[in-house]
Amino acid sequence: MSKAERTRQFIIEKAAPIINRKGMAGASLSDIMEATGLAKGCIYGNFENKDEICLEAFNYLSQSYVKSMMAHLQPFTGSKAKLIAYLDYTLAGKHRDEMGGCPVINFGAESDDTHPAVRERVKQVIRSSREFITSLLREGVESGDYSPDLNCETQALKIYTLLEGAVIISRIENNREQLEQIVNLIKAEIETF
Amino acid sequence: MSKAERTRQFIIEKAAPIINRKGMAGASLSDIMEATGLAKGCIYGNFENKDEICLEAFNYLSQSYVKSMMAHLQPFTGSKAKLIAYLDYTLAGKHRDEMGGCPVINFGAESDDTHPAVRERVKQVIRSSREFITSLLREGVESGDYSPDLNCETQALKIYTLLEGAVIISRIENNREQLEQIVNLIKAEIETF
DNA sequence: ACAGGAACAGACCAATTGGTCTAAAAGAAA
DNA sequence: TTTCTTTTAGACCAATTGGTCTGTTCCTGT
Repeated sequence: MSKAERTRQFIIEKAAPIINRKGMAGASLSDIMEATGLAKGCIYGNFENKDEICLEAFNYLSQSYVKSMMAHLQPFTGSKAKLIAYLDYTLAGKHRDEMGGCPVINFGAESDDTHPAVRERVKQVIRSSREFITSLLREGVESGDYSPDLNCETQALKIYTLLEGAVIISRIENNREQLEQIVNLIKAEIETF
Repeated sequence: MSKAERTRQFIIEKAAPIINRKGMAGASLSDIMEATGLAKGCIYGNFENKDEICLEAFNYLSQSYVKSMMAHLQPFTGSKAKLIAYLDYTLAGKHRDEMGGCPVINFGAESDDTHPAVRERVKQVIRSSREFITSLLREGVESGDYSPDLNCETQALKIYTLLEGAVIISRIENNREQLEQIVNLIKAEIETF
């Protein structure tokens, strides 16, 4: 890893939570300079423009989320246990709290009319999240945990939708209760699969 | 309605869709001047500052949404028919499309860390939406449409969460299909109530 | 019709924005 | 250690930002 690569990564990691919190338009270069302690010339030596930093910030946030989620899921065996662990990790929201909220929601809501490249990446992240849940359900069907009639894609969409919806509501209400209730509902529903 | 009041309202109505699309930080005063055709002095003669315009824009968006929703629901009789009509109106998303997306999501995602007054209003709108669905369910229980055991608050939260979640996903994916699927799931679930 | 007040236009302002450029500093290769 | 390239600092830039202020225009009540 060259010096430049390390600096680039450093900037992304420092900038990401700020951009996630303040938004792409709301976070200024001064904010990023302050957070990194670097001068403007250095930042522009490593990025084309602010938009590129925003895009990379979203990539970093989503990738690091997946990484920490996978690390959390790793000890659990069996697709059903993994799915429950997935729900519990979402409920705990440690990564989210550290990073200033769910990046899919924050970047998704802002990018849809203004930043097509970011929007495209958000889309991909939603897709792969849904696919991951789908694959967990499918495994569960194979292993006999769930009925063979289970419509895995549809139920995965439902679970993901409930989680995203509950995450926004809980964040705006500044109250974990709603997310807790929804996670409990999902858990109960899984038992009927 | 005085001249000033009319102008104030005019500014709000023209600015709201822009702020909803570009975000509070992303929409500039020049944008608002262009959309209204008014000069800066006029705008600042009617508002304290940009933040006030943003707050009023959210109020306008949410109130006009409620109004058009109620107008749509009016012809239907019976709480169950009204609930289905509520879902269908959400699915159609006419108001949302005209205004540049769901204001609860757009303003909610942006305000949570930066605009406490807006956030508070978004919170209230979420509350009253949930309460409205709850009351429809409760009416349905009274009239015998649903089982007396139905947990109206919880199911209302679930329905609202699914709708908000599906609205974001469909908007980012730029595809009505996900929202359609979710609305169908909700409709099917109502039948089991 | 007119007087007085409300509403508006737009010049003006300081501060900040994203972005460039050059010279100095730091790293890497020899 | 010296050379040469890469990386960084920060002065600089034009454009734009949110916001103020004054003079003009437009209403409205008499």
